[in-house]
Amino acid sequence: MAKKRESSSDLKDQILETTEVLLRRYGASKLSVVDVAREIGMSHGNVYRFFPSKTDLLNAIAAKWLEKVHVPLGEISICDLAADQKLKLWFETLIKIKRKKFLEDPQLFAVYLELAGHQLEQVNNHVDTLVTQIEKIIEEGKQTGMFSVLDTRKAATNLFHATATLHHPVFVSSPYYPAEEEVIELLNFLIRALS
Amino acid sequence: MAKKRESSSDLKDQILETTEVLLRRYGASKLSVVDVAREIGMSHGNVYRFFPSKTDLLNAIAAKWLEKVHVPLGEISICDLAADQKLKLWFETLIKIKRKKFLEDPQLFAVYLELAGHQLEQVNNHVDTLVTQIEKIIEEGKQTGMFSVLDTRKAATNLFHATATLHHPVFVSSPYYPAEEEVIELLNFLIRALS
DNA sequence: TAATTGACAAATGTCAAATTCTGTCAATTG
DNA sequence: CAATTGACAGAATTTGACATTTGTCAATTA
Repeated sequence: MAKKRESSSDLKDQILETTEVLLRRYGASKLSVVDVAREIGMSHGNVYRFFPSKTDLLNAIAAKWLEKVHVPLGEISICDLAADQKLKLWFETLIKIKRKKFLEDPQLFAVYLELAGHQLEQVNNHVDTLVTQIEKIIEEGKQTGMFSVLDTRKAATNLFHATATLHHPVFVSSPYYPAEEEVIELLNFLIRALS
Repeated sequence: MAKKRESSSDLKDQILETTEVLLRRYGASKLSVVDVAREIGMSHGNVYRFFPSKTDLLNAIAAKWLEKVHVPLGEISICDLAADQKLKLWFETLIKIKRKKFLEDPQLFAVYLELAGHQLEQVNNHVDTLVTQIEKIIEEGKQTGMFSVLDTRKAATNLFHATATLHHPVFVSSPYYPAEEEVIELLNFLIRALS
C-alpha cells in the first residue's frame, strides 16, 4: 500500500512539522508517535525509518528550536557595530527571543525546558556556540581598545553565567523574572565591567 | 483526654522538629500530618491548632531553613574586613551553605526547592534580606573609596542576579553546576566590576 | 473554658487491571 | 527493491475501585 514517492527529506520535515503542531495543541505529555503518523496519514512504523526513537524525534524538534536562537545571534555577532553596542544588542536579542518563545509558545517552550534537563550534550553544544559568539565580540572590543580583559573566553563565560537569570529557561518561565528596567540595568553593569 | 499542659510554643517547635525528622526520613511525598501527630503522640486534629494547613506547616519548615541561610551571612555583613574581601567571603559563604544543604540534606532541599516555586512572598522576603546585606557591604566600600557605584541598591541587586547560577536552588541541584574554578572566576569578575 | 480528641466529608493518593504506546520486523505494495 | 504497512511483544500510561490523608467541628477532658 505504499503511497506515491515523496522526497525523504520532505517527509522528514513533514513529520517534524506535524510533531510541532501536535506539541503545540496537546503538549509534550500527550504526544504519541502513533498520533503523529495518523495526523500525516501513514503508519507509525514508518516514522521510525526517519527517527529511530521518539526521543530522537523530540531532540530534532529541540535542535530546530535552538537553531532559531543562535542563527540570528550569529548574524549580530558579525554585524557592523561598536563592540559595546553589539554586545548589548546581542544580549537584548537573546533575551527577547527567549521571552518571545516562552510567551508565544509555552507548550513548545516546556518541551525545550524538559529536554534541557536531560540532553546535556545538546544543551552544552548550544551554550558553547553562544559563548563563542560572545567571545568574538569581546575580542573585537579588545582590538579597538574598548574592552580590556585578560582571558576573553573566561570573560565570555562569565557574561553568559551572569546573565542566566535573564535567558535561562527556568528563569524565563518563572514568576520571578526581573522587570525590564532591571534587565537593562544588569546588562549595562556587566558590559561596563569589561572596560 | 487532654494531656498535661505544655507551652504552646514548645509544642509548635516539637511539631516542626518532628516534621523535619520525618521529612528527612521519608521525603516530602510521604509526609502526612497524621504521621507527624502519631510520632508525637497526639491527634492530628490538634496539629491544625498550630498550623492551619499542611502547606503552612511546610512553609514554616522552609522559613526555618531560610533563616539558617541568612543569619550567618548577616554576621559576615557586619564583620571587620575590607569591603572587597568581605563581599567575596559573603558570596563564598552563601554558595557554600547552599551546596552543603543540598548535598547533606537533599530531602529537605527538595522541600525548599518546591516551595521556592510557589511561595513568592517568602522567597521575595528572603531575597530582599540578602540584597540588603550586600547593599551594606557595598556602601562600606563606597565610604572607603574602594568601590564606586552610583546606585548601591541597584548594584546589590545586580550582584545577586548575576550570581544566581551559583546559589539559586535550581542550579545548585543541577548537573550543570559550574566547577569551583568558574565560581571563583565569576565572583572576582563581578567584584572587580564595582571598582 | 482552653486544650484536645475522634468521627466525619471531601480531597488526594495508591495500585492492579485494562488500555495504549513504542519499537521491530516479516509481509505487502507499486 | 525501496517504501510502506500492519501485526506483534514488551514497556508505559490510563483508569477506576479502594485506601489514606486533609481539614472541620461537636463532644470530651482536665
